[in-house]
Amino acid sequence: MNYSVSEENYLKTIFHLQEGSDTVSTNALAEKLNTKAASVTDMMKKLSGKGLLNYTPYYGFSLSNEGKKIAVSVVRRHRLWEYFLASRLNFDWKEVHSVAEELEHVSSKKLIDKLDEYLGYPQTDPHGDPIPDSKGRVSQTQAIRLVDLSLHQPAEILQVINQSDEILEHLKEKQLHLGIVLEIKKIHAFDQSLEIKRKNKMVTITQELAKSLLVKTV
Amino acid sequence: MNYSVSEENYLKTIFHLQEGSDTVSTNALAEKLNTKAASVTDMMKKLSGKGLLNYTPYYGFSLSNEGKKIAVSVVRRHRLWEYFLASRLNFDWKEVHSVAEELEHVSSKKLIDKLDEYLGYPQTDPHGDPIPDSKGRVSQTQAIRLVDLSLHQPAEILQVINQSDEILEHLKEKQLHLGIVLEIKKIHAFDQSLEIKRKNKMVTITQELAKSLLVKTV
DNA sequence: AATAATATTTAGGTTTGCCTAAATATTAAA
DNA sequence: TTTAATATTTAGGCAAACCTAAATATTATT
Repeated sequence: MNYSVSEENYLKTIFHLQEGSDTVSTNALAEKLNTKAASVTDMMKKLSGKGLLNYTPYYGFSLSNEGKKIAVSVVRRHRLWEYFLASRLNFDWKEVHSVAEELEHVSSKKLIDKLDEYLGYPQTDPHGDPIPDSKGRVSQTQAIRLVDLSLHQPAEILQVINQSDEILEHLKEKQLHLGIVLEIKKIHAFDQSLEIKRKNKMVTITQELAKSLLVKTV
Repeated sequence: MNYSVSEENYLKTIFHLQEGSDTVSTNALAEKLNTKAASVTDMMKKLSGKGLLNYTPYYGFSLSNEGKKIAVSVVRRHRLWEYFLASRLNFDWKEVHSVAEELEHVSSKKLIDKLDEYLGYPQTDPHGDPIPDSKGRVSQTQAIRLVDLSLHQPAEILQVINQSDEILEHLKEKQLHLGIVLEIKKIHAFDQSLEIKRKNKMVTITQELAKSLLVKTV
């Protein structure tokens, strides 16, 4: 019923890697967790022994229903703490993640549910990622990638994916935060970079960045 | 610069046991930590190797200055989280401790200082224990034990020592919480039990309980 | 002061989670 | 399809933090 910090981190990471690509490879997981492939294999045996994983040697793995439940609860804790840090303690966008990485392993369910209530049941964390509710339900955003947005269609930034310190710093510099409304004015044929208009100011962003921003038309 | 959960718990517990009795014994520590004497010896070697303890085999140990600094910072985190849980999340008196035991090991200094600010720099936790400030200074209460209070002298409950689920539950039943003003009306010669008046209601408490309550005359 | 009782430490073992190096599977290239 | 490259697993070890049982110190008792 209670899992170690390591186990929780493995489950959470598999959960994130699983989105899209259905099955997760040993090396991909090792890289995300800053560990070695052999260590991953060890843990995979342990977790599948506990029934948290579907695992066949040499063919990636995926979470079982039980495993997914645990992963979602870790994600819930992480995002609620991020929300708390940003909204109550005035933490900067890019600082919340690392502190929440620690807080997420405090396992009291009561703590998290009361925190949720205290915060007013927020829907998304400071990066726009949805916060699972206490039953483990995750609301799916109907957002599209900025790169897929039509020309001249105004849209609001909802979420940042592939978050890293670098991308968050970059967005801060370009003054692109959640809630900002923008539209694509031009896509340069040469390198696919995009000319974006926001509040009558033009900004240029790379194709890569446009793939990491999720927007909703307004 | 960074210490494990175990190390922090050892340092914190030595700090608590040290108050009063200057030096701490292996067995006393083992009992408090729910572990075995041999495990304590192992850890003592490790901590004194790191310069956090004064330790001579077979003669107890005490914290070095550096060790005390770490212990105090753990105590600070613990009590701030307790305050947060009680004041913001409406946790019950006796529930805060165990959750704070986990939260106290989240090590970000920035987190704790911002939490302190957010809470308005509280002076004491929900049990009346003083919260060390960010420089590690601990304000000493000028409280006395209820058992040492003079007859008919009104006093306010400031602090509960030797906290345990049992004592907190007991206090709740007797409706004795922090801030309550009371006075001793009689001490029974037979068993030293005390007749206490609070808000014109009489309560009987044992000598033992009266040793665990700190009060300040009003 | 000698012996018994108690406290502490040492010796040797376990589990968790990690590692490197070697072996084996799978996939890609010639 | 045979070989080369890559991915994964196995084997054997290590450190942290715990354990039991045995050895050694200290303290208390007669």
